[in-house]
Amino acid sequence: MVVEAQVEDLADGVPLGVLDELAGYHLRRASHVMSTDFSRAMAGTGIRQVLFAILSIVANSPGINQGAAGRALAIQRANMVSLITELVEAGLIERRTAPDDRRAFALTVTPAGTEKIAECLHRIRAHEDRVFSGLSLAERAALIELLRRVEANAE
Amino acid sequence: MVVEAQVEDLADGVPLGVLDELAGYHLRRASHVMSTDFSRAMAGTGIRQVLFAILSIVANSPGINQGAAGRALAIQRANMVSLITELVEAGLIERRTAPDDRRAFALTVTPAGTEKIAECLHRIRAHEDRVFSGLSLAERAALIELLRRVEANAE
DNA sequence: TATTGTTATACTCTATAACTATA
DNA sequence: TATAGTTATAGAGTATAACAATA
Repeated sequence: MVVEAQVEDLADGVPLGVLDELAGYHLRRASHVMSTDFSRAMAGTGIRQVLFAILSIVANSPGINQGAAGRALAIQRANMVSLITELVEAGLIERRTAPDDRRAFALTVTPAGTEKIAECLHRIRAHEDRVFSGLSLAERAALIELLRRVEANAE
Repeated sequence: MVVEAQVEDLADGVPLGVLDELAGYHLRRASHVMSTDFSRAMAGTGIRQVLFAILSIVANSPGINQGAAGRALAIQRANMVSLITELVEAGLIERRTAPDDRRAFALTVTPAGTEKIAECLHRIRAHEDRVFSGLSLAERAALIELLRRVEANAE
C-alpha cells in the first residue's frame, strides 16, 4: 500500500507534488482526456461536445428559447448565437420566432437532428465505455453523482 | 427513487435528457465550475491553472527539463515555450541550459517562485474547500481517486 | 427598465507542422 | 535518425461590453 503511494504520485516518472492532492488538477486532466477521446470518437460527424449538449437539451424541450437552453448548459448568450447558427446550417435544428415572445427564438430538432443524435449516442456510449474501462459501473455512477454535486456549487 | 430522478435531471428547470447520464458532460461542467472559481480565487496573482501546475512540478523536481515537465502535465512542447517564458519573465522560474544536454533547459523555481507557490496554495485550498463544500473529505478523496483512474486511461 | 438575441472582440487552451541545434 | 526547444498558425472555448428590438 505504502509502496504504491509513491507510484501514484508519479506522472510519466515525474512527481506531481502538491498538485496530486488537488481535485481541480485532476478534474482538469480527466476532462481533457475525455474531450480528446470524444473528438476522436466523433470524427466525421461534425458534432462537438457543446453541439451535442445543445441538441440533447433542445430534443428534450422542443420549442425552448435560445437563452434558456444556453443558461441550462452554462453557455453565454453571446456564444450561443454562432453555435445555434452552426446547427441550423447543418440542418439539425430549426430556429423560429417564439409565438409568445417576438424577441426570442424557439428551437426544435429536425428529423435529421434526431437521427444525428441517435448516431452520436452510439459513438458516445462506446467512447465512454472506453475511457471508463478502468471503472466499474457503480464507480462510474458514483463519479457522476459526485460531479453533479460539484456543479451544483456554481454561482 | 423514480420521483427524485425527475428532479436530478433538471438544470435551471430544464431537463438535460440523456446528457445527464453522460460522465463526459458532468466532467466538463464540473471542470468549468472549478476553473471559474479558481480564476476568481487567483485574481491579482497572475497565476493560472497551468502556470501553477508547472510551478508545482518544477518545485518538486528542480532541474527538470522543459519537455519532461510538459509531458508529465500533458502540455505539448510547442505550448510550453510561452508558458515558461511567462514564468521566467515573472521572475518565478529560472531557465538554464542543462549541464548534461545542451539542447535542453533545466528549470528551477526561484525564491520568489517558492513564495508565490505558498501564497497560491493558501488561496487554492480555500477555493477547493469552497467548491467542494457539498462533499465530505472522504467523498473528495474518492472523487480524486476516480479521476486519477480516468486520467490513467489516456494514450 | 429588463430581457432576447446580436455583434465585436479578446484571451486562453490546445493542436499541428516545419524549423534549428544538438545528441 | 531522434530529441529539445522554437516559431507560426489555427481552431475552439469562454468572457465582456455595447447595441437593437421587444417586453
